[in-house]
Amino acid sequence: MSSPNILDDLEWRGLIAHSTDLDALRQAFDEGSVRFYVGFDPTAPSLHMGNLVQILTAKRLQEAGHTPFALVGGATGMIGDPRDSGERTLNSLDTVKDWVERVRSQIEPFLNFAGDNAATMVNNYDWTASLSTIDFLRDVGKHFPVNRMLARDVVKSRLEDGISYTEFSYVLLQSMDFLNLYRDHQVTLQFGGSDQWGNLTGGVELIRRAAQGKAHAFATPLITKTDGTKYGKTEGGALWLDPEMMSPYAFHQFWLNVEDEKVVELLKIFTFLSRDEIEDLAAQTADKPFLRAGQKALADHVTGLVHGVKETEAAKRAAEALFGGGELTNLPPSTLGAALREAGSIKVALDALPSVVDLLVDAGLAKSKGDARRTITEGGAYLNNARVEDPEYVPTATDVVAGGWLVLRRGKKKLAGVEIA
RNA sequence: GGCAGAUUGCCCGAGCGGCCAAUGGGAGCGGACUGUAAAUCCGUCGGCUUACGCCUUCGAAGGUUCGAAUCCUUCAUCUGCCA
Repeated sequence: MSSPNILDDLEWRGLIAHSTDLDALRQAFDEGSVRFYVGFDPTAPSLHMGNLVQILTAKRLQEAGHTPFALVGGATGMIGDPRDSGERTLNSLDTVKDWVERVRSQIEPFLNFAGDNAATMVNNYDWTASLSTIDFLRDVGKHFPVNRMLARDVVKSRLEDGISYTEFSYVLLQSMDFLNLYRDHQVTLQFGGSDQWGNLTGGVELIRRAAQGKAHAFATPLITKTDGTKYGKTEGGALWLDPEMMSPYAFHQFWLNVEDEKVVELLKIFTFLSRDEIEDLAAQTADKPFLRAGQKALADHVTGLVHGVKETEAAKRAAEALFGGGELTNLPPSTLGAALREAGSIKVALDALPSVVDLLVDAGLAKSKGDARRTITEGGAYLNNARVEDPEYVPTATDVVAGGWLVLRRGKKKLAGVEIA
């Protein structure tokens, strides 16, 4: 039985921004289970949306019968990949080790570690830490012409402001990873984000030069908003996968609020919905955009993948309760309470209720009293869906709804509950 | 090592002794319009304070002055020219 080539699916989903010889890769996929790897550097305590693209792509490949090696960069995380914004601050070994474990546990649920094409977790610290400088320079360094390294875009852009030898050398480490996995585990494919393209081809080159081998690489596109800026860089940071760093509700809300122009592209990249299903959603989005069928499917599916069905249902119910239209106060108290707990809430005693200004600050809806006061003055603060006019207003028992709640809102989307303890 | 220039708020970028919390743009935030979309328009945009006002900020530390982001000294970092 000749199943359709996974490469066609990846291409249709727009997951291949750059690649080495695609025909050769297609042929390799047809011939059997390809061993591939994708790396994650521990540069933060949690992975984020960008990393999710790689994780899901790995999952797609595994489901198509290929064999994943997920690499956590215990070594490369100590060095730091050069980026345009400037030299990185080095993290301590303890920090990197801690982050390696967190990253590892975030990746594991997505892959299958049993069966014929079981996944393997590897850490490049294992083969890098004990490597001597002499061996490194002789065995790896010799294959890297500096003139070629200097020609890379990231390096070029950094030459003006300066780049340390440490970061300049990063590509050698990542290339060496590929070579090692090629030699020890017959890994012949690496993929990564498009910002990794230079590092990916570095590995392919190294395998060719040092082992006379043939390997493949492709890069997934950078996910940006319609205006070209990065997602998640705005409202308070990246889109973290760790529920402690970003609640499932907030995560779900993010996807629900995606622009119409982006929803199909994101459905392709971040969900396992079939081509037919996505085309159907695309048609609905074009036809009746106000129903936001695409956004809803996207939010539910991605949140489900990352946080599981239970959390997704809770986030979804909260969203429906809080934004479903109609009076909040008409909601059953238990529904409202649950929704507000999802959205974020604080507890205050009835006789200790402070002014609305303080409540906004305490609930995290305003970053300072001045900010809260400004928001109220601008008409952007609401208590139980009614605009607050007086910054000094102190809520009383008559404001308490749903058996013990105050509903605070800033702007259209930011909500928080105050539970009367 | 010598000479010249730079270093401003989240980012870019004016200011060059008082009218500077500091022009302008971007981002952010709020409002209007919508669909918890985009675009557009309007407002806002260091902290504390009901307010008068107070406090912190213009690379760092000192100094001159009634008064400094603006002048002087030293230090740090970067850029260019000369060794």
